[in-house]
Amino acid sequence: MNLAESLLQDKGFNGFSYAHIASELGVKNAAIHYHFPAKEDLACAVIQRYRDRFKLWTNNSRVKDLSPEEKLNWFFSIYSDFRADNGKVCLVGSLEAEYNSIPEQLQKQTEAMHRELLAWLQVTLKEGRDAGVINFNGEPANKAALILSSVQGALQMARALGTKKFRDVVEQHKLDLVV
Amino acid sequence: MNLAESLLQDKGFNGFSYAHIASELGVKNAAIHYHFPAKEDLACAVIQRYRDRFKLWTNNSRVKDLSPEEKLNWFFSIYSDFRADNGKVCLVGSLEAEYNSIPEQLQKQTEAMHRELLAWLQVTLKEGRDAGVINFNGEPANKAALILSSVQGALQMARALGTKKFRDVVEQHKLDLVV
DNA sequence: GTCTATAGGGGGATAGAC
DNA sequence: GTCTATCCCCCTATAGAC
Repeated sequence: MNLAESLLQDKGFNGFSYAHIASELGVKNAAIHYHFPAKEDLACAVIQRYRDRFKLWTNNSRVKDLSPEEKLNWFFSIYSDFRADNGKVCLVGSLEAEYNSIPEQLQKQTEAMHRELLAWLQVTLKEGRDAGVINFNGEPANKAALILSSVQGALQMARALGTKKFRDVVEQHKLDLVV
Repeated sequence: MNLAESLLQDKGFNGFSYAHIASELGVKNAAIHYHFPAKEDLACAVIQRYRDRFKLWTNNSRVKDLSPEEKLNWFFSIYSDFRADNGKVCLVGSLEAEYNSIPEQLQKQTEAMHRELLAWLQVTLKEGRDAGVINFNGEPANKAALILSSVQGALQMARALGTKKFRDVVEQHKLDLVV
């Protein structure tokens, strides 16, 4: 599942195969089919694990007790880490780019994951604005969608234009949120 | 090339085949190989055409003579049209999502296209701020990267979460740019 | 320029031995 | 649980007839 997650972020659902994972693990692909009968099952398990992990993190006191600004910095740092790790993109971006050619259950998992990320970001933005430490116009939900879509796109952009472009986007977001 | 462009936006480079185009045109795939020996040649030609088209549009008096705000609206409307057209995403987003598994020449075309889009947006933002009709902090280049990456991500997001989310992001951008 | 035919490879998935 | 072996499909690409 670690390898599958990594390959999803690197090559996308249609870009990796059981053979990639098998050779890396030193087993045969039939062994993987024993645990995950279909490729869809493997990908769905990866997404479900990611969703559980994000829920755990955000409910965890280590993140939950941070200030709104620190929470945002933590959020951005997740994506910076993706970028630093051989130019990976977020699972959401990878899966939605090929949304029209992935299995139905995987589409549903993708949607659920995306909604959960947005919901957390929206609440965090509202919390920060209510506390007077960050600033933006309009609905927290819309600003959350803007920021998440931008980070998602910026990870892809950085593949063609370099890591600096990704950092520039994050810095611009922080500038835009200044009180 | 029209079909190839459409399929690139719909399924990505690895998600479409000569057979898709051939059956749609009522010919055999060998006929396509006559015009575009390799799949890479076809995709590169599509990108080159798109670059030429964008250059033509932005140098054309119909766009060139618009006000900065109208130029931005025109820019956003391109992506709204993609969204309305069966949930297509932009070529940049599609190709960069699978950047690590596309041919080298196609990577280069993608990078060039992305730089040209960014350059135009950057100049337009600067023009608008200098004229006092739009407002943002920091460098025009960084704001341009933020907006383009966001629209790119928002088209993907809309596939899972619906068209309204895309419109919300565009409206939020306009709100963020208010003087 | 398009056709038929086919080479040659990869990928998803299963059967059955161990 | 993992192995070998294999099936079947789709894909890119080419050869040679028309």
